[in-house]
Amino acid sequence: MSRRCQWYNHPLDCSSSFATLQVLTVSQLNPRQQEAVRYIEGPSLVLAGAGSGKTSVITRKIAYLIEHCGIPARQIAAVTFTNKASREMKERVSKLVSKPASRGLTVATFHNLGLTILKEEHDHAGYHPGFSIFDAEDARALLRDLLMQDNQETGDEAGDAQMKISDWKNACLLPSEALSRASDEREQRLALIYKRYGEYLRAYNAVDFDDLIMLPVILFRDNPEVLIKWQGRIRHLLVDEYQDTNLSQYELVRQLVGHRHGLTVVGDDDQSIYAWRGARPENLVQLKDDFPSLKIIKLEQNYRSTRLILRAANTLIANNPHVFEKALWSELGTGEKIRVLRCRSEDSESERVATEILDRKLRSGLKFSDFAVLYRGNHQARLLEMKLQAYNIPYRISGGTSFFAKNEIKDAMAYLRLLINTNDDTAFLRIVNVPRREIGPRTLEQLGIYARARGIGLISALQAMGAASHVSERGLDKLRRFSEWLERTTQRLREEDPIAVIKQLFSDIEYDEWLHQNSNTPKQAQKRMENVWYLVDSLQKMMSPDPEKDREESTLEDAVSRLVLRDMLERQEEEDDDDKVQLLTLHASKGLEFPHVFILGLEEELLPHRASIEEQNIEEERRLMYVGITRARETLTLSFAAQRKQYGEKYETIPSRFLDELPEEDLAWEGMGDLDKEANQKRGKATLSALLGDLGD
DNA sequence: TAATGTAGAGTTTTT
DNA sequence: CTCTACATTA
Repeated sequence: MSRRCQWYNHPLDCSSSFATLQVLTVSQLNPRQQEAVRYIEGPSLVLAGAGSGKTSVITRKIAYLIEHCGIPARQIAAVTFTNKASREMKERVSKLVSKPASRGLTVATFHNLGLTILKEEHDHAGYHPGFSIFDAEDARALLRDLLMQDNQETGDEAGDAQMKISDWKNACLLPSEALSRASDEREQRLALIYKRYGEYLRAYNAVDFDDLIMLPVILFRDNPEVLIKWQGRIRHLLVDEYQDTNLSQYELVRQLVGHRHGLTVVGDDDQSIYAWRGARPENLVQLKDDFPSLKIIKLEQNYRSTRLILRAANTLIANNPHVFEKALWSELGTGEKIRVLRCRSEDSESERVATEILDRKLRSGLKFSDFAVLYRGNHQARLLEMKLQAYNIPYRISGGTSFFAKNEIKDAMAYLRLLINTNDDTAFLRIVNVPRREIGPRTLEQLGIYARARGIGLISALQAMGAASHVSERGLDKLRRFSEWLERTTQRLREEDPIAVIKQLFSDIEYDEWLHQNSNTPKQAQKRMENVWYLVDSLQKMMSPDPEKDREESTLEDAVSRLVLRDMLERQEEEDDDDKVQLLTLHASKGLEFPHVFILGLEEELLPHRASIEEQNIEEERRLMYVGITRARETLTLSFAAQRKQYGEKYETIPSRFLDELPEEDLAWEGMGDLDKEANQKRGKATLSALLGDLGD
């Protein structure tokens, strides 16, 4: 077994070696890591550079707490941001700690933890059991309706409103507080929308994603005795990727920890690339003030990359201001120089990368899956895709339309939500006419007016509505029929096997036929129906107990809400080890590693991106570049195009300033030799004129 | 209801 | 340029 193996993130590389390590939990770590694992006297912050084994520290600390400190697993909670990270963590813990000993351990995402709290304490928050969770699209649809209601104009602002409301919720501001802090007329208007949005959600017995964090925080604030109960339940809290927490998440952490010491957070300020969606890397610094006894431990030994790659990363990131100084070092070899490919056009850039991958694979006996191509924006993948296809190179693109974005899945989920929560009007509106029930917009409009006047849900409204209303006889009849069928199905759900009832539901509505009518090809229709059955299968799996995976029996309610949070158990993991070149955005690459990495488009306005230059937010772009560089284990290749087509027109580009920030002696430039100086001059001029422009204005 | 036309935009993404 | 969303038309 190679010594390096244990640090690799890929469970595939090392799964077999873990089983025997139980007793060795701490001893195989380096001194810094050991210190991080063993320190339990107070709150600690582990500043873990890229590739320094941070997941190992968390998982081994969990094992240490359980086996060495005798803390029951049920009193330990580890929190991550993504389901993927939490799945991986669970897997790795299970290899360190025996099943009975790890029983009751909580490893969850922030949102899942919030959901657990909210489910148990729903009455303190004014919610009923079985509440729905609105995803971003549901929330936007509701906001669009609200905006159109009083504005009688378009709901164009829905996206803006959603972002603003999300900001407010992330800061734990209630509508009234948002209103009193509103600085201009527009914010006031949005704050009023926020208020009504909240009222509607409550009427629907629904929460949105942000509520899953904010509502527990408010609930704990208002009910100290409930907080004490949860503090008693979680005695040690571990937080992964701490630099990605937003204000409300930090608040939740602070509440749960209270005045006690059981807190371990792991993070890297240099890998904070999500500030644009509310993450506050300042939370790392704040921690020192909030917990004066905070112990700070730095992990600087990198087990992933060659020295030259790390030197490039360190040199680049040194251009950012730092509160915590940190320099990665490595015992792995020096490695090859970092190559910089100068290309004539974006077309030749893709061409070059494709041929290069093919050439290197054949020459060095590598696999396609040893290569990854990273870029700033998704559109950059398109050209590359064509080239890869032309050379018959298999590839995998991250971030295609997700399973849950598919229409058939949204429909199916809406049916499920409606079964659990009749007040979920958004779900009702989505499927009331899917498949066709000849219930038109006019009928629904009238029903909506009736319901709104009385402040009740649409289904309640239609049950209460008499013939005297403005709804046509015909429309009312159709609606009634639908609601009665729904009522019957809900009833049966309580008496029979839920999965059987759900299967029956889809055959009742003849969903298969509907899909065939509304798909382009029979093949596609079949595929879509299979997706629905896959969903039902997942539900079934999630509901049935599995002692292997420490999973207890759960209700349909529970399973559906976890599904909305995309917390599907195992999904398409087998496909991952296919031998394919990986194409991903720099953002999506965080947390991953590859032997050979290409980063495309090192040009001003692209990387750093134009919007970031305008907002003067170069530092986050630099961190993005840093994340990209530190993904590489053995070789790193950067490229840029001298000319790029943008919106149909050709533009001369300027090489990225980040190229200047790398150690010159470690770079090997290739291609278009004489354009070298020209490009540099161009960049010099541009920077100069930008400077002059600033002064001039 | 489906099909065609046209205006407008055009980072990063998870839950 | 290319894709999306919405509106107008048959």
